[in-house]
Amino acid sequence: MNIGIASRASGVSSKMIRYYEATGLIPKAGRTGSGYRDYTDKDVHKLRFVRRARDLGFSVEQIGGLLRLWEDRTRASADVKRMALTHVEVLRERAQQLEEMASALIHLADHCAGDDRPDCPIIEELAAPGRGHVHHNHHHHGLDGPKRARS
Amino acid sequence: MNIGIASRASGVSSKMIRYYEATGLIPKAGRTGSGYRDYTDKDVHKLRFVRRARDLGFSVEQIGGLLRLWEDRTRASADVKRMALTHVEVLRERAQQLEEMASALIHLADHCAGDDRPDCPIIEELAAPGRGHVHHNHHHHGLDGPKRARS
DNA sequence: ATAATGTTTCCCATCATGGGAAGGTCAAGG
DNA sequence: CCTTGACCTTCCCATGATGGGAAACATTAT
Repeated sequence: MNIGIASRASGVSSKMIRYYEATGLIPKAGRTGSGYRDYTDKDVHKLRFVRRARDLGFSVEQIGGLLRLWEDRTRASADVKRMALTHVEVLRERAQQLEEMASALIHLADHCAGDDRPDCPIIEELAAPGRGHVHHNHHHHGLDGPKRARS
Repeated sequence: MNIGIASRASGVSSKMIRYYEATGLIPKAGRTGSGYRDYTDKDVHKLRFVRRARDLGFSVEQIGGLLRLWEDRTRASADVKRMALTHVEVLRERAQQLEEMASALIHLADHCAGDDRPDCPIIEELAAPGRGHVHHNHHHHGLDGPKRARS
């Protein structure tokens, strides 16, 4: 089966299939006499596995771990569960950071008239926090270091 | 004021200050006779503005817009508010996507014994969705195209 | 004078993904 | 048999925000 068919069957773009192969996530595909990559149903199955894990927010590196677990028939289900739950925590943390940003912005926007006058507490707060018109009881949650959250 | 001082005063790394200058987000800094960048308190003020907007999850490109709004004394506060609220929606969408991934994973993990036996519904579901031991009432929310959500 | 610290520019790496070029292959239809 | 079009190959480049590090120069402190 050519890469295009495997791509459509798995939902992984041809580009990404080649990338996964190049980075060692999946083994090198077989080749036809003329050099085309040749995929089996089993390969497609694995690609779909990768695809779904990506949809669940796992990094390619993590998926490498998941594939190893998948193929290791002797691993304990606890190993998989631990990995899943650790990832859940990371996802929830990132979601919460985004929510906090959204709340902070909503809070600012609540105090902005949103009319055609120029006075805007949102901008004022960005320019000089704590000196503007916005009452804020919320505290800043540790985004202060040079290393900052990826939005 | 040298770049290091401006960096510590604004919370923006020297690297990023140069990057913001190179990409045109902030104007080119003045230079001393020997070629060192030279910053004023006003420059630091602007850098802090950028820093806080980044903390609120705005992209550098969006911050360009915010800076223009900041410096335009005639703009309507509605313009700022609209931008803020649009961004809030994007943030909330991303947060929700992460939450959905987390829920899906939790759902799988709930059905995994997490002991030393190898049977694991999490892996099984990744390998062959809908054919495993997991009852799922949840539906898939349109992450099916080749273009996928950034985790 | 020398050592230490700061700054400059330049190149490279990240992570997952896509775009596009230049060239080879294959199948269908003339 | 030959053309056409769809497909495949590899290679390079770009994204966005950030950091690492080298080589060279400047400033400051000992």
